[in-house]
Amino acid sequence: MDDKNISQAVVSRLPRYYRYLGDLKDSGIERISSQDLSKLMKVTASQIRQDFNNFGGFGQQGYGYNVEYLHSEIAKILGLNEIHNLIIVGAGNLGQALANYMNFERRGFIVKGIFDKNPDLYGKELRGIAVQPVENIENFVKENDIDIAVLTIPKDGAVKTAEILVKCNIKAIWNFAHVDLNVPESIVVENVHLSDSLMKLSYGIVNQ
Amino acid sequence: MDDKNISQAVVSRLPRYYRYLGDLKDSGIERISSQDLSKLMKVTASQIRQDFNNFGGFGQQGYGYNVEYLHSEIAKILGLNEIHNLIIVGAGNLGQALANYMNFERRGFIVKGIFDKNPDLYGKELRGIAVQPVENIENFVKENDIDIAVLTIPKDGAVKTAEILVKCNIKAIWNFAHVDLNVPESIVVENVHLSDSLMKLSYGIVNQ
DNA sequence: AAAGATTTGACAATCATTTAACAATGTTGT
DNA sequence: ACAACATTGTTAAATGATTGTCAAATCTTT
Repeated sequence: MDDKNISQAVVSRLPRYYRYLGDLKDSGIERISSQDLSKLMKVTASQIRQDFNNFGGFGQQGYGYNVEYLHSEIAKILGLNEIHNLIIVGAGNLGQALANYMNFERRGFIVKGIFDKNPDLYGKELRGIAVQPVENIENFVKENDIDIAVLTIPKDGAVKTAEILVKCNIKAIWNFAHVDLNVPESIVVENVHLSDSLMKLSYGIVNQ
Repeated sequence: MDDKNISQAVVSRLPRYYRYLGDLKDSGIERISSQDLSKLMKVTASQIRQDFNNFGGFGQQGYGYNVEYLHSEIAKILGLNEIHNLIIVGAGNLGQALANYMNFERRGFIVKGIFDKNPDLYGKELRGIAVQPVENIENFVKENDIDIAVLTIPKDGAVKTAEILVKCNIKAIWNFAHVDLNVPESIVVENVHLSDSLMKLSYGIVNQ
């Protein structure tokens, strides 16, 4: 894409803008100023304008931003206009929950394969997709144009699986294991450390 | 607790320190210097020392940090030495997955109740706990010393449930719904917006 | 068509976080 | 017990992020 050095702070805010703009669009609102959006989202208007300007000017002086246009531009920035094929590695509780988490497919994230090391699960169908042995991952990824691997397995397995995924040129890993994966920089890793999140919550309780 | 103005950036790093120190402890390592830890964790030694010093000095010049002591001190800071009772609101895929996510209980987060609005689920047991109607939440929270509510329901329900939880003086909400909850500042809210996380991943793919 | 109101984009100023540097302090080996 | 070494805690400098300000552009009203 176009951008040079967009900070992680800015990128982290984009999905939230996207969500609010989607809601505004759904309620039939055509335009919004940074000031009105700032009241709604409880951030400064300055930050909103600054953020959007990282990607070029989407607004118009005296008018504000066109909700639908801005929404679709952010979608493009986030790559939501493209289809991404993914596999889920780990058909346990969390893997199953994510497989059934339908919204992903509506947004272009297509579950193509599900893998587990437990033979009892082989053949079991989740959303019409049969669970396969983890040994199949390498070939499957190579042959099915898979961009993303979702890791919902314990940490030892996650580290080993990540090594295999690197070999088959996966583009990104969505990592739910409680471990930091050590992969080349060219591979995108997004961690969802649920226990870290719960600890932060706990910190908040203890420290008012 | 003791602290004045610990920044959110510092707090976010504590669980990761806790995880690494736990691993070191498990492998029988007694002491570690900020420099060695910095190599392991791929952050600067300076940041490590700075972070720990927010909570008082846990190290010793010429020696480094005692792994077990530091681990337990961070546990205290994070409130992991206390028991927290919680309820899960929403017994769908994600709620069930979290209920079965046993590690929480090992760390003092005890699932006391599970609620859903779907009558088909009433009485169904997850980890020995029967699903109850959401109408019971208010009384249950008041009578069972519940600190934390885990919201794994769609956004409309989450907003309404949050209002009820505020009324019964819940301390914290772990929010998995794709919506920002509007609650008094005194209530801790930790959001896990999975779709936001996936969008960030998508951004990473598209923008190398 | 002109005047006044609105609102962006850009830049400057402020605030926060991270990194570097080093004196002070304790450790280790002899 | 001493000297050489290691490593923290702390302060200062550098970097990064957020907020405030205002000229320029556009819209809206009369």
